[in-house]
Amino acid sequence: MELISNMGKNKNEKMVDAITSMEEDFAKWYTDICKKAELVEYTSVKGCLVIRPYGYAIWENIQKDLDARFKALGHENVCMPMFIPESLLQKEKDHVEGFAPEVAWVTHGGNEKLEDRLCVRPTSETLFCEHYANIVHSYRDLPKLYNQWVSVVRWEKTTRPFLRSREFLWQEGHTIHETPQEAIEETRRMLDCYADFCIESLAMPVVKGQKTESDKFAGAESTYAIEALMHDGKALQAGTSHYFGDGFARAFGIQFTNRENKLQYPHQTSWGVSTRLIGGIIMTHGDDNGLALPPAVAPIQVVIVPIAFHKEGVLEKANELADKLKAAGVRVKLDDSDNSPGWKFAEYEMKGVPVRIEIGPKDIENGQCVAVTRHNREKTFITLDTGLDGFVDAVKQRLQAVHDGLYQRALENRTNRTYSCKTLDEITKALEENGDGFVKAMWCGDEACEDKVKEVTGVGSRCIPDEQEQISDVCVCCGKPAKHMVLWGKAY
RNA sequence: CGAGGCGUAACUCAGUUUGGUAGAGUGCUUGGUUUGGGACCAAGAUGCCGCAGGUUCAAGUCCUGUCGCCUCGACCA
Repeated sequence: MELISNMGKNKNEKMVDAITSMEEDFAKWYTDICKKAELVEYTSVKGCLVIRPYGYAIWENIQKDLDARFKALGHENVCMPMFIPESLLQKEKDHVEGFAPEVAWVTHGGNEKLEDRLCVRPTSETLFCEHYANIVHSYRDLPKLYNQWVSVVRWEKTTRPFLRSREFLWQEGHTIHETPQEAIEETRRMLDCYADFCIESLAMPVVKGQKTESDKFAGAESTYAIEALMHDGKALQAGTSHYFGDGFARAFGIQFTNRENKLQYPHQTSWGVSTRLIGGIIMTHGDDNGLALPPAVAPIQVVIVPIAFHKEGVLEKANELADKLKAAGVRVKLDDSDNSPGWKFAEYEMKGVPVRIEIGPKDIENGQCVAVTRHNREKTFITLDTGLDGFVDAVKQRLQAVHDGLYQRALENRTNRTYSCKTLDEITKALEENGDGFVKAMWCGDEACEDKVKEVTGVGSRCIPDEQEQISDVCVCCGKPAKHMVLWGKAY
């Protein structure tokens, strides 16, 4: 690849002015991107946003990709109702305690007050359990590997686009198994599925691990999560997978006749990711020019900008290139609006389009076009003299380069912002000197120490990573023998 | 939910101190000239001054309430 030039960051003031810079105000930078890249629009209900076509297209691509992965693992899609009667929600004690503070209630049907008020689902364990109690009778009915793509409602006090909204889109998988081993395997399998998806499709590095007791899902025996580090050094839980043991089955009276002709409680799991992933993409890959989308989920993978297109068959050539890419399965847009080229460059950078192709009279004369990759704004030529199949290959190569570049940059950020610490003072110092990030430190397993670490240093436990390191032999807090290395961080 | 800040055109904001005809830039529409990093000229359109009460001859401006947004805490996918 021949390198032409690398645009300087401050070459054009207007462009820099378009959004608040990350350094100046990260939170504002984030909401600027959500609005200016036309991902969302606010409505009159707090925490309930319009996901606009460009934002929704990202979600559709996430959905399509994940859904295929789920189905390859044998899952089936279903759809549960959106209402849960209060009596049903209350069957599992921990579960209701965990969710009660943030559920929305339907109290009236028309003008009549409801005897048993209805909760708008904050998650659907109870509905799946009620259903499983009806349809599971024999070990021959197991396992059931169900998933649903729906929205849920949680009445959050503080809301932010994608990261925390009162209604959000997600998928929730709910499976039910004959044995604990099978259910535990399922829990881990889905965590791996999420991690693979984040890395392969979102170019987002994640840490797999287990949540501590205090951070478990309400009603779960154990909770696993993938944790990602955002550009500002804060942690984002990108997905979770729970093992329920037979706790829900006992609470909801789900029993089956096992192979020994005895009644037995089945073992369950649930797992989910949400539109929060879009927030993760923004804060992992975005920069001061706007959004930067991983090619796998970008609604537009390649934008073609014709230059001086009223001249000499420029538009014809641009159309030819677009058709060729389209035929090769690339999501491509040709922008022949009469905005200036500079305007288009800035616009599609704001929208995070991975690759831009420029084609003008000069290029046609030289039998080439210009390609620019979003993550580094590198300009290179692609020759058109050797046929358009070569052009398609060269574009695909650049899409791959964007994916790899985004992943490497995110990984570097995480590496630079991960600190190994042996004492509370070391944690405080590391955060002060280098900014927020992940802290690796040993823990004795005592909840009091977990609380104290957060109180003293500000970072909470994110997870107990699968990949353990022996930072020291003793707990970072109390000095007693350590049980685990914990990943700590400030959470979104 | 606690503390602080802000709501005026599609966007960014001035005007609020000291009540007296609703403003600017950008964007938008139309026509023309342009086009390799947010083009230029001309002519237009756009306002329940967040919402609801109150004080006043008169409220964007003063008072009360309420809703929304942002920041920092507590809680959370």
